[in-house]
Amino acid sequence: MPTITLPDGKTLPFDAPPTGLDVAMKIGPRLAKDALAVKVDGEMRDLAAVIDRDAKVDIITYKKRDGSVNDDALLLLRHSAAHIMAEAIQRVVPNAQLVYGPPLATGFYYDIKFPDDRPLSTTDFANIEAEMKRIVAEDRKFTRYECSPSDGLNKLSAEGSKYKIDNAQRAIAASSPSAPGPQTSTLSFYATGAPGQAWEDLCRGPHVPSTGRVGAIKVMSLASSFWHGDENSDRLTRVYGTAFATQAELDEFLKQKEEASARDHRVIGAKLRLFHIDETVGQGLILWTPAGSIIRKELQNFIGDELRKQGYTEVFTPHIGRLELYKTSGHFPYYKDSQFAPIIERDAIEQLSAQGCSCAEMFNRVEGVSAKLAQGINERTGKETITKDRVRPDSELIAGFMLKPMNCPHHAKIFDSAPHSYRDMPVRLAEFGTVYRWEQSGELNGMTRVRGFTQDDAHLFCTEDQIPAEIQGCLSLVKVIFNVLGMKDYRVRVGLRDPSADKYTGTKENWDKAEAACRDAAKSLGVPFSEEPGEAAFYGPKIDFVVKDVIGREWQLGTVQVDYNMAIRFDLSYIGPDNKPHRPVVIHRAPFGSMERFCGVLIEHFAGAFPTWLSPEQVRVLPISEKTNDYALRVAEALRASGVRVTVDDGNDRVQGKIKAAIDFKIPYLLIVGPRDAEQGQVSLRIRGTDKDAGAMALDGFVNAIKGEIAERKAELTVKPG
RNA sequence: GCCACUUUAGCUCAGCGGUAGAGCGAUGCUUUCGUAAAGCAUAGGUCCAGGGUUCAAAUCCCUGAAGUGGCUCCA
Repeated sequence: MPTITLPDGKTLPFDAPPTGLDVAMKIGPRLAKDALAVKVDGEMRDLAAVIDRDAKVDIITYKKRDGSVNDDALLLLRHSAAHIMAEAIQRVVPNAQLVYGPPLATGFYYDIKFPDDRPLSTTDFANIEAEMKRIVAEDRKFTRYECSPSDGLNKLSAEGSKYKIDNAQRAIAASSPSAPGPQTSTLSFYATGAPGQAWEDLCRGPHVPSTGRVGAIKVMSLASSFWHGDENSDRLTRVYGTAFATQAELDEFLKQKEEASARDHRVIGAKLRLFHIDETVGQGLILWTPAGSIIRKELQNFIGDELRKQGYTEVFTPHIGRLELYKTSGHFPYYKDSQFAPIIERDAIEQLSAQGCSCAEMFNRVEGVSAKLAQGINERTGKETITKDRVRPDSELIAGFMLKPMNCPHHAKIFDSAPHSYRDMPVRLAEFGTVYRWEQSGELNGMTRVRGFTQDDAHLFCTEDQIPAEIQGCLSLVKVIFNVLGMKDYRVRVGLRDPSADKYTGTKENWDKAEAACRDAAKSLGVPFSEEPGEAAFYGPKIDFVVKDVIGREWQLGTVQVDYNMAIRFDLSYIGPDNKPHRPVVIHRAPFGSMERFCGVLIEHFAGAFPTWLSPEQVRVLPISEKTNDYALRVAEALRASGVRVTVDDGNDRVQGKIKAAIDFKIPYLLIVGPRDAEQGQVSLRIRGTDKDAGAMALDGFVNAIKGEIAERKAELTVKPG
């Protein structure tokens, strides 16, 4: 008879195989009442499941002993909530077909195929929620029953449920003798109530004991999804919801969500007038307003200072380049879907249209690659990188330009414009280079996903021996930047080759060396990092910095990539000590990623309350009344003379009103000046984040203190009286 | 690109077939004030664009644009 071992090592003997509930009962009635499920040898099972062997058993309750919510229990509860929602939806829309409904960290969803003439709309939410409440109030038991694969499939076929049949077939295939993992010879269904009489769903489980255990449940939003994530497959409606054991937790979750959205860079950006996106200018194109431009310029100065320390040289290149350039680099036409359309010379278009050239033909002649170029590339790489139908005689090709999707081709040409000796390697070319990419319209998001953006880009042309040191240099730069800005919630991802794919260029030896260099460099950072095979660029391994924002989304910012391919494509060389030409290796790196995305993430990081050195308005002087306006202007003049960004609020509001306005604008320092201050040549200080007068200090003292804080780019507000 | 929703004053939003509204902001006047909103007044609108239904459309219908949440994508 089974012996049950509890987490504390205690054992319980049973005369007959017990259910999870029996085990809980034996420990105590209170636990039995709270129990939601059991973990049998680490595997989640229903509370009603029979344990027919010796096992380690852990009773799962909603709250752990320390009072915190058990994540396993929350997922379980949400999975059950998904069933409740699905039943409610099928009651509201009878012909809705269920597909797949898993729990998530923030809730759950159910993918559902609605009849074409009856899509779900947000106006249905109230009805669905009313149904869900009813199901919860009825406190019906989740009842599991199993049947053989053939019976199960017959049953699903009878119901005409195409998607569930697919799920069942996948479950059967996954448990076939040849498949890995535990074998199951049956299909399981869960009824909310008595099988055959109540609503039911094909489901592996487990579930909470009854619907009443799901205390608070809410339909959140609608989205579309594709069956199996394949965009050519059926289009489904994904209904999102969330659930908690209590209404109070749900309310707290909704409140947090609201607070996070108040921190959204689009909201703060509009309120503080940091940037503007104008429909007439175009989607995904950022207009930097004066205030936002100050932040960007300060960041650029900051990184510029660091680059000078590291021996970079700055370059400037134009926003477009000839198609020929991008055919050489390989950007065009292979990535044309993520680029703006080529800019064709007017003469060429007119000439072609006069000849009656069709659009298709025109595209062909724009995208084609000259026979000469194709031959050259094949010769060097030994690989066929250009398909035959692209290769056309020069006379048929149409010349044109393209908005640059990357800065590297221009930088390669700068490197190539002068001879290089091994003595002047590495050559480090840096540029705040603006690039343009055609992002799908549904992907655009404020400043974080745009169609035109400025990378803090640089390309390091180095010898192979120099790679490790150069990668180290890049990483220390990223680290300096993140430290100064106090960004601590980030992770490092080392993207390596997928060992089974052969899409990569370069030799195995070079890849091994480059990957080792990336790995060693990442180790030296002292930050947790993950190695992700298959995440490398096709030309080399990379190190990415992924920062988490307040809403929990992750953004890839900085990146360092090792590239063996570009020097070959552009036939770059330097003269080595042996007086022979050698191939340089190129390191691409952008520690901010893009100024747009970085500023967007920074706005959320600081919730608009920037450190003084970044604040568009660093100080505002608030005269108590008109009587001290003149003194206020003199104070501002003294600050301005020291390079401090300062304004005077000389309106006829009371000082309370002026303070309110300044706090809303998140200005670091407020100087309140009245007759008392004017007489003694002092200012009364109010510091952002504190809710009272910080006291008075001499004007000179304030000027010197804030000058120091700005020059050192301090993350905190450090100026105080005394 | 796909699905759902949204678009009304500078901002946040109400109005949902019958004369275009509020709060904040802006401007002006009064007040001359010591640490999170003084009082009064004034200005401000192609109700996203185009078409349709109707005696009458911000409101109902169609098409398009832009935004939001997801899906797919991101060299």
